Amino acid sequence: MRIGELSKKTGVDIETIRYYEREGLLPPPAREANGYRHYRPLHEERLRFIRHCRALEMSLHDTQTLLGVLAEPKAGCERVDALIEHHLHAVHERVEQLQALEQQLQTLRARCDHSQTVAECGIAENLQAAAHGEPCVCHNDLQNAQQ
Amino acid sequence: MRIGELSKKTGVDIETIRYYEREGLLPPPAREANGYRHYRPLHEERLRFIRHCRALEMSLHDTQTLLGVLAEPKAGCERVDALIEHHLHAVHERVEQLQALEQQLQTLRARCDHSQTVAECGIAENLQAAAHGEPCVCHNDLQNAQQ
DNA sequence: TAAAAAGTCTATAGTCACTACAGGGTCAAC
DNA sequence: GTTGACCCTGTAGTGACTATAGACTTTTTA
Repeated sequence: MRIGELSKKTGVDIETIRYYEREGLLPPPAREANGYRHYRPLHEERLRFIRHCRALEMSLHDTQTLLGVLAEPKAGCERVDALIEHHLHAVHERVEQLQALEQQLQTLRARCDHSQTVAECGIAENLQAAAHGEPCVCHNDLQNAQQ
Repeated sequence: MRIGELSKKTGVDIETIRYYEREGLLPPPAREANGYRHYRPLHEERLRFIRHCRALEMSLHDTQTLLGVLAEPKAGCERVDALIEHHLHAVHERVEQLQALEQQLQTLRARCDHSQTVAECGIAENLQAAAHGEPCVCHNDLQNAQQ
């Protein structure tokens, strides 16, 4: 299987496949006489594994760690658990952070009644007030934390 | 005010302040005879504005757009509204995406009962099954979309 | 007064996970 | 023999910083 076929089969861009090889996530495949990469089913499986981890938004570093742990089936699975747990925790925190941000932006948006100049716009007013260190509707404590 | 003082006052790293100048977000300040940057209150205000936008997770590009629009107080505020609206929409979509991901990771995590080897671990099993194109507890349709 | 420490300067490279070239070689079909 | 599809390496770009290296200036301390 050449790189183009692997790319089509898995939906992974050719450049990305070569990138994973450079980064040490995909083992270097054998080469044909002309220098073309020759992939085996093992490579396809490994590539799918990587993409599955990426779909779960794990980093390539974590993905490589997982690949290393899974290569030792007799070892305990604490590291796998810990990695997933840690990732889940990070995702959860990010969700909460973004929900708060969404709330802030909704509050800010509500300040404009859509028939105004910039000078009268409640959004613009709030953003500029924040720059002066005054309280704003979105977050009145962040900007003055150091003062 | 020198760069160190501005940095302390605003809590923005010195390197970041210089970076904003290079990127055209902060106007180049005057220089002292020795070449040191000399900042005025205008710079501080502008820097706080930038950081406020960043705290709302706007891009520097959007921030610069906002700075440009706010510099014309007589113009209509449609562009301000549209920018905030667009950003809010993106944040909302990302929240939904991450919530789905959190659910998937929780399902995956539940597969391991914490007293096993890697070979017996439900998490490892699922990740490897996904690499084989088999259904997994987290997302059974993503990996085979191209097949 | 000298030396040490703290501050500032420019320029460059690193981060992450790709993505996009440039400039070349290879191969099959027409 | 030439077109077009495929492949190769190497390098540079993305965003928003962050972290050096190496040099200069200012301030503090002995």
